[in-house]
Amino acid sequence: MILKVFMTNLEIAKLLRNVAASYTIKDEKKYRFQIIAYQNAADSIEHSITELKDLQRENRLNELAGVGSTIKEYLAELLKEGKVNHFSSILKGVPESVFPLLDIPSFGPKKAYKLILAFKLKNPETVIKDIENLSKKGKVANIEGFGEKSEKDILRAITEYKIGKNKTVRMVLPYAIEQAQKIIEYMEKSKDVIEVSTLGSLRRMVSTIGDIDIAVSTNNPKKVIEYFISYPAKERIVEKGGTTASILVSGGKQIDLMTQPPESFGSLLQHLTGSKAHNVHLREYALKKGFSLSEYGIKRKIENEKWKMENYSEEKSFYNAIGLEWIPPEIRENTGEIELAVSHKLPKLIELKDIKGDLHLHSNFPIEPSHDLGTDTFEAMIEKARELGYKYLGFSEHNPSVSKHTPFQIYDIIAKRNERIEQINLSIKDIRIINLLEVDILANGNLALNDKTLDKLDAVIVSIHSGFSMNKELMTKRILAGLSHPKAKILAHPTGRKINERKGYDVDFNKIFDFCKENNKALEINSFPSRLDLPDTQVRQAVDLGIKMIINTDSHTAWQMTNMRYGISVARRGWAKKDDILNSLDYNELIAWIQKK
DNA sequence: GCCGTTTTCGGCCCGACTGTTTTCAGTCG
Repeated sequence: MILKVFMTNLEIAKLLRNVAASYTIKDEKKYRFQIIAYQNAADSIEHSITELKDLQRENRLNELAGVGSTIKEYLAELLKEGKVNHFSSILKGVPESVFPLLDIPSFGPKKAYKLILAFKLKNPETVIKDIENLSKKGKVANIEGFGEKSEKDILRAITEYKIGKNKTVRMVLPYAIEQAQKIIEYMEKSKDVIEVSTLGSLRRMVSTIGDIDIAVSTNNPKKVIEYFISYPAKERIVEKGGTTASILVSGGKQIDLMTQPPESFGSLLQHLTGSKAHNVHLREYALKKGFSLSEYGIKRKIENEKWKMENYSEEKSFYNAIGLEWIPPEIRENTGEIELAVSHKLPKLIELKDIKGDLHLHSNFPIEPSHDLGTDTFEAMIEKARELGYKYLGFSEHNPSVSKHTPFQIYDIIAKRNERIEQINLSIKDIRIINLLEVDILANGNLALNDKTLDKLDAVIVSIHSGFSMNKELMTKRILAGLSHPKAKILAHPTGRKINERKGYDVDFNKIFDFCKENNKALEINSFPSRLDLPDTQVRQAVDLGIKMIINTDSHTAWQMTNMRYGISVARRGWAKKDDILNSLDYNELIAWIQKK
């Protein structure tokens, strides 16, 4: 039997990029649109949260946005046969040694091919090393189209690539926000800076960030750029022009700065916030209406093939000028928002101020838990809740360790905790405490506590904390079994992913969604920076299916309760409205939901 | 190769910056 090794999404995306690169090398003009199509397909597959082989098996390849029928057929062939004849014929004639170079920033197909050809480099295994050596010997500078400077740039690019400086470990959102805040505060100290904003994926609040993009409103871009490139944490200047500049800061992260005068600041924000797909779609739509969009403003087609430019200081008036309502940055991903903005039917997304409580909190109550205990008292967390303007809280420490206690001991601990919570509810009026617990779903699908103990609680949050590698069918059964307990109302961090650490467990979410919908169960949007789970794309599915969600912080200390805003951004990216989110309800409404069978 | 609010055919976003050039090619977002 032949063991079939399936390609991962990243490998497939790389293959498609190689196809695009081959087209570029062979005849960029002739294949211009094929190149775009293959690059779009590669992007789409890279961003897919499901492995292609799973999509294929489940007959869901059509869910890949931006991949058309032709490439989809090739992908099906690839997954079935392990190769695609059409791809092979495109790749034929382009030396394999070109492709490794494309992973190095500043190397594109043309440059790589030129060097390969000039030095007759055939070996893809050694090509990077070969070019490095040739650059060191000064041979590259002699090639037509290259010079001493570009030779130096090549050497540096290879060096940085080799030490993994630009290895794309993306920043988790809160880390990126922290970095951005520092540079924003620095920029605001310049008297030439009128206004500063984030741009790009950071402004869209994507859960992981590559580069930090910053917009500055100024009448003196030259001075602002000089000021920017003297940022104390700067390691080196990547580029510097009349209106934009880029620097690398410690940790190898790149910060890009774009400037416009205040009268065009809205245009700048608009031009550089959307995802590539959003931008392309919007600009194409506008073009058909006779508008050309850029960071300078809107060019309007007037008579005799002439254009008239209008600036926009506000982003809202920019959108309005082409007949759209303003689109919140979080949903500028080209997933239907442009069409709805045209018809002025965008949903009103949930906001931080809509949140009235947080139901996933770990205090330091000595519950002798199976997992980590919180570090702050009930009182400290209540005080924090007051600060945040909340009306209720749910304490939900992990259940007492099952292996270290008898069921009777566990009952006893819970009884003591109940007393404390009852006392608190008697002593304070402004905030109501809901008596919850985060209970493990054991490998067999049972909850970690018996019914007698569970009866002492208002409800429980259930979650997986062991046996992550279970197969899909078993894991799905396990979760549904746990959720089916009448006291189980919320599934915490439903996919179990940890950003940059581990993928989620293998679960059939269609079944989870159906079950929640039919049985009045809620899915958590966990705001913890490394979780952000449910992920935004699945929030969108849940919203479309009418499943209720709750945004919790999973705080283990009081200050972490401010992480709520990250959960909000995930919910907004998933198009969640106030009535999709349970902790926007008043206390009585929420209790009614909890008690509803 | 993709795609549909004037289209199933005929279009396809917009600009910055660098280095090697004297007007542009290549890369990037």
